[in-house]
Amino acid sequence: MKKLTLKDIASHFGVSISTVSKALKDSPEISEALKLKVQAFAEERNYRPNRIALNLLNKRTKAIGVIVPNILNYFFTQVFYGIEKTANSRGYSIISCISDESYKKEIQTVELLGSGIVDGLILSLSEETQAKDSMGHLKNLIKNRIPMVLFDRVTNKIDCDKVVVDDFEAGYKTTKYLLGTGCKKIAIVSAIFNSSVGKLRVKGYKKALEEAAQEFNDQCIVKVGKQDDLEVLISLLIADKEIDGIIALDEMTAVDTLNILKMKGVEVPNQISIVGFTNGRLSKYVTPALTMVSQHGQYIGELAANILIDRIEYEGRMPFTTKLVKTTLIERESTKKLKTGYDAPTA
Amino acid sequence: MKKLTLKDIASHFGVSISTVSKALKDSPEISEALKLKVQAFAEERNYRPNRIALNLLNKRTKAIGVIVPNILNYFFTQVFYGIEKTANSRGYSIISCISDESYKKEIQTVELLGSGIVDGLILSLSEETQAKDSMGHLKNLIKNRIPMVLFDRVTNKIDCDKVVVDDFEAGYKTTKYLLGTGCKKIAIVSAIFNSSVGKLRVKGYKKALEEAAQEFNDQCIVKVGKQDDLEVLISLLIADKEIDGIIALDEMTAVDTLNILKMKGVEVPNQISIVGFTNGRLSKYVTPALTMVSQHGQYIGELAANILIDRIEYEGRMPFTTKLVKTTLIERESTKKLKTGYDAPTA
DNA sequence: TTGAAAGCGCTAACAG
DNA sequence: CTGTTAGCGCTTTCAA
Repeated sequence: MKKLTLKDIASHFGVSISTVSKALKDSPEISEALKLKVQAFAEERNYRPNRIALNLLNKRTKAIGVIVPNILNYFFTQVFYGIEKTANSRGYSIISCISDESYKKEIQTVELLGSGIVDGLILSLSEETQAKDSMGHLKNLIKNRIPMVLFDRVTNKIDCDKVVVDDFEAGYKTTKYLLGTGCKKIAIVSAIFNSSVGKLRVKGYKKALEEAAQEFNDQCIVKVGKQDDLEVLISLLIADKEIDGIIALDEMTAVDTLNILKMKGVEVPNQISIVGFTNGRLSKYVTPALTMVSQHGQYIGELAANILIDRIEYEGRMPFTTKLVKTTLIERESTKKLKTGYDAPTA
Repeated sequence: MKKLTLKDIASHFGVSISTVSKALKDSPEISEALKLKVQAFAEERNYRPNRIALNLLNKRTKAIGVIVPNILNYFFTQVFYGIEKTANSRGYSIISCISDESYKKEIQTVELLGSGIVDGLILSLSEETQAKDSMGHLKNLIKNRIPMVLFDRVTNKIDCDKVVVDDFEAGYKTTKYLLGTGCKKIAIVSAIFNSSVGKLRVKGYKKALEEAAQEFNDQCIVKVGKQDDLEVLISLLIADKEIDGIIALDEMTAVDTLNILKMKGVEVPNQISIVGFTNGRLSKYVTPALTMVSQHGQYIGELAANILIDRIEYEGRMPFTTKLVKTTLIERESTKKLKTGYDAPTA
């Protein structure tokens, strides 16, 4: 039984296709008798209007495209979940693609989604795209008037709505917090040094040091490449016995760092404190449980989806907005207690 | 600048639509001069053929729909990743939906995806759907000849391709393994007792007990509902001092059980051993690291995608297959060493 | 109360 | 070499 069309139903009853269309819509133009027959038949044969045809007709698809660099990263999984949830509740479906942190794949994907199959697009730049800093593919999208929301990893080369984590403030706040617990020399371990996000956090860190009249030391920024052995890098880092605080810019790195320190007999948090970014599923369960910075991934997804759909549905030219989502520090056992005289971070 | 169509280009050059179409395809029918002009213009104005129109014309979308019950579950994230990867490499994009373990949402989603926007469908049943055991929505899909692959949580009410974990064997193997390490009384803690998957694992467990001439005891199957307090249930369970092995049917439950036991001063694995299902990101990092059953999520995703696309592209009626994917036991520190005389499980 | 025709954007067969 | 036509499945005037 091939997929049923209006044509099939029409010829089955010997009426015209527009009559069937109206009958199925319960139009008052059509006689009750015919309507009943047609509807019953459609029901029985499980007729569904072809959405592609409707999309072509209406010039909208009620779908939004989502491109994330890496779905195995829990932050992106959370954002994705948030997007799916709110899009769905507003009647939109999601076409999802993974750029795999690759510039080339991001371009392909953007081209694909830009060719009419979605009404709008939510994306976070791949690492490679940010490193290359070339945004031609997104410019094309803008040219073609396809609404777009950038989140987390954004660029100022593109003028569109954005939802970003306040990473500068997060870096600042986290550093101040560690200082407040008595840390004297704080290092950063980053596996995302190329991304806008990583850079902002380091900036915030520097500002906090400055305010504390501490000198910034380049040795304290550990850049972890894909090929690098974290253990070696950490060994090198803690050869400097003054290091007593580490900020890890993603959850995996935080957990790995913790384990390496434990293996080396370093006491956490007594000798070295650790704070990690992205409050995922791991950090709560390791021992000691890690103090983490939560970026509220699901909320970011919801926000991005709402902004996008608003823009899709409200044709008027509202100015582009950039929403700054504050992070929250979740204190657990990998950091010491705050000394008095420091303002606790607020949610 | 609105989205450019062939019509726009045609009227710009005062030629016909089909001429432009051919020119853009570099057809030998068209003069070099015109081709060059048209192509240059299209390039400059960033012309992209409307995919929706092509979809309507070709009656295929080169997209496949994926419905997972819960993307925050790492197993499904992995499967999803596998699907996306191989679909993409074969030129397909993914439309993804989350059923959120809800029967109603699953129906909606299936209806949506069944209305022509995808060439085929990959899905895993929601918990509620399995509990209700009503598959009308899938039957409709089959009626409409939409290719479908069911994975992990499947039903025998529907005749289609399937990819399932060999959960019976996994339950059997895991139980035998625990027995082999010297456990005498093994319990199961399940938060998925309604699902086909959970039931099969319990079946395998029973068979292993039988072979070891052990009596099955209903008290040893702990069913954890959404509202239940795991701590209470575990307390009740280990009130039976003979319990010395626990199989947890998902990763969260495994980790939680471990923590509860630790809190209660129970030594793992000396007093009680734990094996968990789904080798995700947590189990490796808790202390002691958990011995887990890996279901090879990414591989399952790849397999499902390949089967589906084969079926989409190869119209011939090949018989439906059910692929059984074996699990692998990953031994870590939450179980004791195997005694000799037991055949170690193989990958 | 029903039907014919146009059109969404595109391709392909067929004419000129 | 270029244009006309028909059609993918549907909705929506407008005409009968």
